Amino acid sequence: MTTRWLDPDQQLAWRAYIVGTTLLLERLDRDLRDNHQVSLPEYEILVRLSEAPERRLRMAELADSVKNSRSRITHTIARMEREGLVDRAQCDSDGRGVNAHLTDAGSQRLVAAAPCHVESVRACLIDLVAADDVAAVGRVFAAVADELGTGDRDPILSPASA
Amino acid sequence: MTTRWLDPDQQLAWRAYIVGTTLLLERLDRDLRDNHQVSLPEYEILVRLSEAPERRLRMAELADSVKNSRSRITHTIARMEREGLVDRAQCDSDGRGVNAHLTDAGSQRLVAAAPCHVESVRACLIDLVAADDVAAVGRVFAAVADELGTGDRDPILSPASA
DNA sequence: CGGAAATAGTTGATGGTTAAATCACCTTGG
DNA sequence: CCAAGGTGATTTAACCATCAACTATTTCCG
Repeated sequence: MTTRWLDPDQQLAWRAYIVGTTLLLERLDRDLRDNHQVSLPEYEILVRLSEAPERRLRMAELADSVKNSRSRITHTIARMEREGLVDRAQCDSDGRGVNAHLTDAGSQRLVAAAPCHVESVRACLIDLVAADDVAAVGRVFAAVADELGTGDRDPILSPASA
Repeated sequence: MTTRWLDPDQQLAWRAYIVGTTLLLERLDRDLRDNHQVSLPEYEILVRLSEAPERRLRMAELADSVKNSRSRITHTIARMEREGLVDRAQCDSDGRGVNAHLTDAGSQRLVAAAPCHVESVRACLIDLVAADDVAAVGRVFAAVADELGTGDRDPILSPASA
C-alpha cells in the first residue's frame, strides 16, 4: 500500500495548524498565569464547574468534559483544592464517587480572569480572521472531536483507503 | 471597558477547537509512541532535521522552527542522542554554537514512522472534512502564527477595541 | 587591546503528567 | 448472603517540561 502523502496545500495547512496551536495555547496559558494565577487547564475546569448545576461535578464527568485523564484531574483538583478554588465531597448516591465543587474563591478567580482570557482569545484568534473561517475551524474540530471523542480507537490505524 | 464576550457561534467554535485539538494531538502522539517509539515533538524535530541542508541545524534554529524553548530542545535532543537518533557537534563558525545532526538511525526511524503518521493525520483530520475547510484552518493558524510568532508580546493585553 | 554586554547553549531544581498498581465501593450471579 | 468482578478515584514512581542560574564565546565600543 503506497502512502497517500499530503499535497502541498494540505501540508502547509497542517504545519500552520501545529505551529499556530503551539504558540496560541502557550500564549493563553501565560496570560492566565501571569495575570490571574491559573493555568489554562485549570481555567477550563473552573468554567465547567461554574456551568454545572450546583457548581459541582463528579471527577469522571469533569475528566470527560475537558478530555483529560482521570489521574490528571485528580492531581489538578488536588492542587486547586490546596489553593482553595475547589473543594471535594463524597457523593451521596455512590460511595466511591467524589464531587468537585467550585468555592466562592474559585468563582471569584474565574470572574476576574474571564474578561482577560476572552480578550486574549479575540486578539490572538477570533478578531484576526474572517468570521467564516472561524466557523470553518469550528466545523473541522467538531468533526475531529466527534471522530476521536468516543474512545473507540482502532488497534493500529485505519488505512481508510479512499 | 465592558468585555466583548464571544457570541454563541464563536463560543462553540472555540470550544470545539480546544477539545478537538486536545484529542487530536494526544492521538497522534499515542500512535507515534506505540508504533514507532517517538513522541510527536520528537517526530517534528526529525522532520525539520531531515529537511535541513546537510541534515543539521543549530540548536536555536531548531528551537525556533518548532516553537520550543531552548532549554526544552537541549533536553529533548539529549534524550534523542542517547537513543542514537541524532548527534551533536561544535559549530565551526561560532564556538558557542552546536549543530544537531540527524543520524542514519534517526533518518530510518523517520522513514518508518512517516507513512503511519500521515495516515493518522488524514484519518483524524484531513479526510474528515471538506478541502475548503482544511484550507480555512491553514489560513487561520497562519494568521495566528504570524501574530504570535515574532516574540513582540504586549505587556498585558491588547484590548484591540474594534 | 580590554572590559561590558549580548548570545548560544547547558544544567539542576522544581513541579506537572503519565502509566500501572492499589483501594474502596458497588453489582451481579449463585 | 457472599464471593467475583467491575467501576470510581487515588497513589506511586518514572518521565518530561519549565524556570532561573550558569558557562563559554562573541561582539561592541571606547
